[in-house]
Amino acid sequence: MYDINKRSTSKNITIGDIAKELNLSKTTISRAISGKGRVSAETRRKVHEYIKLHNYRPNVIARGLAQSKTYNIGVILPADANLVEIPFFQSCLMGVCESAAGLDYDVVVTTVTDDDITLLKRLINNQKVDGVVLTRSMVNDLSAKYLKEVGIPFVLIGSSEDEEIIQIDSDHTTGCCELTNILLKSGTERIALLVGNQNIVVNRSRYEGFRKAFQDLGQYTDSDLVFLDLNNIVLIQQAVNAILDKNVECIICADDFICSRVLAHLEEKQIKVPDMMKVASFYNSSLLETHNPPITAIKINGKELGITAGKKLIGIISGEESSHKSLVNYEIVLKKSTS
Amino acid sequence: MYDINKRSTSKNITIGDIAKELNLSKTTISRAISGKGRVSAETRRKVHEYIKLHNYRPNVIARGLAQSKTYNIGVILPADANLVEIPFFQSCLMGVCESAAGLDYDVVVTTVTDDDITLLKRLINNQKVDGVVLTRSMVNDLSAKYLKEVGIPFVLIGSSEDEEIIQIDSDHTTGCCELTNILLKSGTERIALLVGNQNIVVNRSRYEGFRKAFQDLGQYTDSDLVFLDLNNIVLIQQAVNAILDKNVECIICADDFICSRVLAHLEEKQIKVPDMMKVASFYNSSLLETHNPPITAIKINGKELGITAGKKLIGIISGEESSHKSLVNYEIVLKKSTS
DNA sequence: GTGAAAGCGCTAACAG
DNA sequence: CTGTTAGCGCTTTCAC
Repeated sequence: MYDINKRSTSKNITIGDIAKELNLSKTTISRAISGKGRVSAETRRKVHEYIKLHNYRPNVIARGLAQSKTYNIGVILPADANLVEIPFFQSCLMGVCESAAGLDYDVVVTTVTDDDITLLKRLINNQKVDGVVLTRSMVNDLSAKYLKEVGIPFVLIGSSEDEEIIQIDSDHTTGCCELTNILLKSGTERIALLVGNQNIVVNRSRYEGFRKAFQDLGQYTDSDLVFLDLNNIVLIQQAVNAILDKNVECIICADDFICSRVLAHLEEKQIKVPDMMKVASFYNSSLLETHNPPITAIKINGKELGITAGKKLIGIISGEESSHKSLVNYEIVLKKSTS
Repeated sequence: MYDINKRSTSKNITIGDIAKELNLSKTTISRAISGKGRVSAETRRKVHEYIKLHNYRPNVIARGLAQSKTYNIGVILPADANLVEIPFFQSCLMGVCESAAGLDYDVVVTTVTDDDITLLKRLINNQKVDGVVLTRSMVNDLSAKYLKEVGIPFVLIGSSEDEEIIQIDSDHTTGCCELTNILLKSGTERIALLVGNQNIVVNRSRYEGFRKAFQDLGQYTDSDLVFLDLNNIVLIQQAVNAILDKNVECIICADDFICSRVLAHLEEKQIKVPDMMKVASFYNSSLLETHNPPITAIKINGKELGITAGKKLIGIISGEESSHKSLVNYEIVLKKSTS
């Protein structure tokens, strides 16, 4: 006998409905579902059967309100024009989504710039997330500072000197050191380095790795061959031009964006890679895969970083302890551009 | 006189707290905040003053529960490997984020593949969003079908034959037609077309535009010069090889991914662009901006599409009527690769 | 104009 | 093992 009067218009079924149908209390249903507390095997079976049959899905919002949780985590992407082009952040995002979905969390995204974190504040103020993944580390990071202040759990994909911050990163310094080292040992001596914004921590790390490679061999870096803060195309081109006068054998670019511009400029100047100039990059994205010849680069696994970050953050939210730093492997891929 | 005992640990202030402080009822506070219902100007002033002073932020979750709304919208990204590389989806996402934030909504992202929409179902079942933006249209689209079934508001960035679906798109057919037309009229007669997966609606539209350009001039497309379903690099290379035997003057690629592979392959074969072969693409992303010579392409504004989609969707959620199709302008950018 | 009370759907003491 | 009773913070009738 059906109760025709009730919600033929499929209003969502609730825990209360189940309780009524099964002649139990809401509490018992809740317990049977969550697994917390003792419920007889028989009751549990009945409840689960009913749930499956009627395709019941608990209302996450209501659960959230009762527990002061949202079961959402935020992913903060840099909104800077340049960076939208770099697929790295998209990979991170995909990674976080993947681990979050597995743990029954959802991912809310928003953007910040290096000097405007309004949207992050909005997200936090609206209490839409239980924690946050930062995908870029600035030397003086407003986002991290803010999140520490308000005391929201967060993890950083990247590195920071602040040991209180949970960090997930690949070891860019060592990576760059290794790559530079390989080049030096293979007889390439005059190597130039082109790096972007020095307010971005990872750019500093790369520079550091570069220097370290020389140090390890008891040499010094020629400061004439290091170009920092290359924030736009013009600066990159100027750097390349400067390099061409200096008998340089190889250009190392600190990211794919710089590298692609360098390659375009070299081609314009009819400088053949690798015959007249070797080129390597500190990333490895589709931007360069296309290229002919293929470009030697350090392969950073954005997705894996995202997965790890997501897992860690949700762990922390759930009250687990966490080491302050996790490393994700990188890979040095030697290609024709440096051979 | 402070109530020391209470929440020195800054538990979030609620509407009830304000009511108590101001000797009013929760109802009145609620009304003063939402603007719904009558409240004396004086009361409203006092409430707003208090809010500003104590930096009160309403709990969106609680409001949501009371209104059966989440103030979240979902953005569904394709998880296919190939496509992660295409910045288009990232731009869309950024666009949606921008318009959503402006309307006090947040954006939850998740992914689907063409034959697996589990994660979309999860998102809907968990009642985490009030509506959804689809960023890609398949010929037989599981996501759209599912969303129609469950009756959740959604919009599609892309096109569909189903007129019940709200669509936001650029007119790819006309765009491709125009581009092809320009080439034909400039004396380039033997043009080849390389297109990807024909289950993706936009690829069909492009193909159609290509054909239409010939028709408009009373010509036919040479079916020997049309290559469909180029889903991997090997197929693309085979297509290019086939083309090289056929006295072709220009290759049009239906997207930047295909185009970048074509360029790489041509370079390998020492075929100079544009001297020995002209090349054009139906997109314009960073993948090609780098290239030398610069590549003629149709510029699709992913961000604008995202912004429009977000606005539309939130409009619909708020009960507004909506036209079933909105167009966002594209732009044909002629560069050296076809000159 | 303002307020009391019920309720959104679920969880969490506290009893038995 | 199960039920009762309060909430979570806000909106929404329905009165006054």
